[in-house]
Amino acid sequence: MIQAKIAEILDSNQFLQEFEVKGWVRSFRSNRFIAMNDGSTINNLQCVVDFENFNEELLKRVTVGAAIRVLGTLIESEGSQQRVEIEVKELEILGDANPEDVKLTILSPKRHSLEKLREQAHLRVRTNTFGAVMRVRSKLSFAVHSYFQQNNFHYVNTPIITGSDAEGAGEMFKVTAFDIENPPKKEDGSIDYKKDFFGKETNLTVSGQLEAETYALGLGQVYTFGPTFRAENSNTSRHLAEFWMIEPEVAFCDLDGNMDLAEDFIKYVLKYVLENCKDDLAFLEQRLLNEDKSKPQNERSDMNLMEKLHFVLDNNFKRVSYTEAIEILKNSKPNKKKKFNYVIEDWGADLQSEHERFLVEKHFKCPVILFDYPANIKAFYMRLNEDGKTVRAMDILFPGIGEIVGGSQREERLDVLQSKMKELDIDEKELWWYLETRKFGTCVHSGFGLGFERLVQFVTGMGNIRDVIPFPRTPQNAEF
RNA sequence: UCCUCCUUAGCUCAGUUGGUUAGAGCAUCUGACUGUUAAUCAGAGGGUCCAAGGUUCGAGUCCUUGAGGGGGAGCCA
Repeated sequence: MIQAKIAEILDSNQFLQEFEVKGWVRSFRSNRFIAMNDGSTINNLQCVVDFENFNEELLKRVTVGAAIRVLGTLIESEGSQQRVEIEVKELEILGDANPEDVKLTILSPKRHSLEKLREQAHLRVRTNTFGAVMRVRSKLSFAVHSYFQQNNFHYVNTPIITGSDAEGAGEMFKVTAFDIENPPKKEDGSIDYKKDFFGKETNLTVSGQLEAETYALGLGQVYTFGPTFRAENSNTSRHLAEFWMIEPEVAFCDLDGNMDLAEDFIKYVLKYVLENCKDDLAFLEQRLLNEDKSKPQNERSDMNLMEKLHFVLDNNFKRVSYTEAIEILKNSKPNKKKKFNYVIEDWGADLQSEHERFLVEKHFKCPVILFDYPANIKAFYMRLNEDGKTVRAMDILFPGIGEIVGGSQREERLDVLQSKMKELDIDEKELWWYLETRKFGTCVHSGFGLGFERLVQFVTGMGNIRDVIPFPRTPQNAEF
């Protein structure tokens, strides 16, 4: 007898071998065929029960959602939809699932909307769609580590609780050990953070970048891959309050090297999942095709999921400077016909997502890297170009999900950095440690942040970011 | 936070100009059948029409407010 996962059994040629499998019932047809899934693969194992030889009361408990143990022999299947099946000798109910209760949940065997599945996030992983998405997510995350480890990057865990609030990447969640009903006050009535746990104001991290930079200037090449928190009240299909971000940081690397790295990295992980998640991706592709069928012709996608992934893999990302992009947009049809909500008139305008979408989906029809943005619309740490008005920033824009990467070459010149901080009223005392890296052996260095969930969205074709993370955290929602 | 759409059975949805007892498919239960693939056939049960207030002889339907959700925008990854 071999204890095995369904993924192994479905690939096995050990006919007449006895296997023991544990999993959950997906369906029980004709009082004879149990479709069992154990999460190891999207495919179910067909377990054939000769019902005359089993207790009727036992078979009645083989209901959708129940956990069971099966022991039987591997045989070739007579049915056309599976190569092999298990002829059941022993059947044990490990955990019942009452049908009357199951019908109130998304386990009931029928099509459910993604919104309904979201309301039952603790059960949705038992569906084909979420099983597939979460297996792909797992493989993608392994591929992230694999790429960096193979390329001599060191994995750094930057702090989740941070004392600096100068990163400027959005609203932050406060961290405190105070009784928030009654915090200690100073004489002037303001809250006395000196008495708090850390002796200062602290927040959940919005980016590990500044800390990662210090490590890059020692370990050479580093990356972070961890949770990130933004208290923005953004309610969209591509924002989460808690998400996972990948942030490589490389010493002696300029913006061109940074763009090369980002493109190479993305292509590597895409290639990895294409090779290692074939069944799940095939299912997700089919899912999208079915979804498309119910859409009007003009909203259907012109490429299926695999084609989309291969397209990104096989083509160079289009690298376009901000200045060139503005020219393209100024001369574009929607701009001239004032179809954009924000018409582009002058250099210096911040690009809205309608513009980004035009560049990616209409004009270039491929992933686009925009670089050399106006200094005044970007963060303080980005390196100033010789023209004095642009910085070495780059954003990678993907069809459907917009900005997937935001990065830059960092300002390594102490004096330039200091004057920029003064200009933006950022307290040098808060970031004394960051500035010291520019005093001791400073060097050209670059890095970027990649939103992991947006990557998973792109790979799986899921339209809503809440459906690519197990338990999404969004405004007004921290259930589970 | 803003704009917009939605909320009717467990799920997906229909419900006419405001008019008797609010319907369908699937799911569930009961029975039949049994090499099925969303099995099939017959029958049964299942409703706070999102909430509160209003207009009206009469509201699922019209009006006001609120809640929750979707899509879009802003912010960003």
